[in-house]
Amino acid sequence: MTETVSPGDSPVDAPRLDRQVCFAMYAASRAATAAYRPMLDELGLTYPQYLVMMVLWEDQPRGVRELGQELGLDSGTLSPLLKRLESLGFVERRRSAADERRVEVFLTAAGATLSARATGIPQRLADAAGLSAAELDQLRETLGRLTAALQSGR
Amino acid sequence: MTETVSPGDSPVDAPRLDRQVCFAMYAASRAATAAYRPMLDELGLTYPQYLVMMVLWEDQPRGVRELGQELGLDSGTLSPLLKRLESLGFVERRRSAADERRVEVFLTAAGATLSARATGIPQRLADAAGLSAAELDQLRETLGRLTAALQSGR
DNA sequence: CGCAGATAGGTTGTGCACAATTGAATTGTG
DNA sequence: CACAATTCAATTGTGCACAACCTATCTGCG
Repeated sequence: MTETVSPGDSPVDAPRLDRQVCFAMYAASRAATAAYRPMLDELGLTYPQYLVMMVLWEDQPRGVRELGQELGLDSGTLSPLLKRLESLGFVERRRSAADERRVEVFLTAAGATLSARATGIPQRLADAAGLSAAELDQLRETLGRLTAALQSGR
Repeated sequence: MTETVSPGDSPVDAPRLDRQVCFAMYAASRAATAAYRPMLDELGLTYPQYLVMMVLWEDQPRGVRELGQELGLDSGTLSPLLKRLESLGFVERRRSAADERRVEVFLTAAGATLSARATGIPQRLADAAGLSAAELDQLRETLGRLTAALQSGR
């Protein structure tokens, strides 16, 4: 008895990779992260760490839960990530005195300074994207609706 | 000396999360994977495993390197993933006799059968996406150009 | 007050991603 | 033929994601 299937046969109705929006998003997202990498390396950050720093640059301190809501990440991802950011010297975590369950994440001076060095990154990436500003805008808007629709169905 | 920065200050030029296409892709990609999860759970596959199976459903056997080119993944990701697919009984890996460096990945009968059960998945996801077919088409096309542009600049 | 349920954050375990390295097999070139 | 360069897959190490579970703290209600 042959274990495997004879080569070359392609089931007619099998899902095809090249038609799938989801694979396009998966591939594009990884390509974008890869394009960020050399720039973020200079700052000593990974892409998810950069996202957390962006949230903090906008307003701080923030609780772990708040960060998670902004980014769609849970404590299982954020707790170790924040520890790494702390050991890098970019943030400090402190238990809230008012609510001992909360951990507030503060920027250090080094973490705040980093925002200046990050200023040009989005523009450099937009340039590498090869799309017009209008296309990027529309892409962002469409992806936002898509994300919302996918999340609502749960 | 205070370690942290006084709360509330927001550097003017810091990159802002809500304007970034890259975050929109990152979030949408994770949302799509999450939307797939309950359907793929029924098949016993993760999303990357499903991608590999789709490539094999189209044509098999395939070398590890070919799979990697289709999906943009390297052997560091694929080798353990393929071992898991093998221990699940969906594929079989064999050293090529003609070129002992190559490992060819074959579908087993169970792996081939799985494609029938996966038939409806893309449509179910498209329905959950809340976008028109035209919008999904355009999104896929735009993401394809974006991925190509980001990869070319390396 | 007392305590059930909710909430916040952390831990564990699995499975990607990806850089860097390794080792075996093959190819190209003299 | 010899052998350096290349190709292929696997391995190692780091860092996400995310489910499942855990503990401590807080809140509301009787």
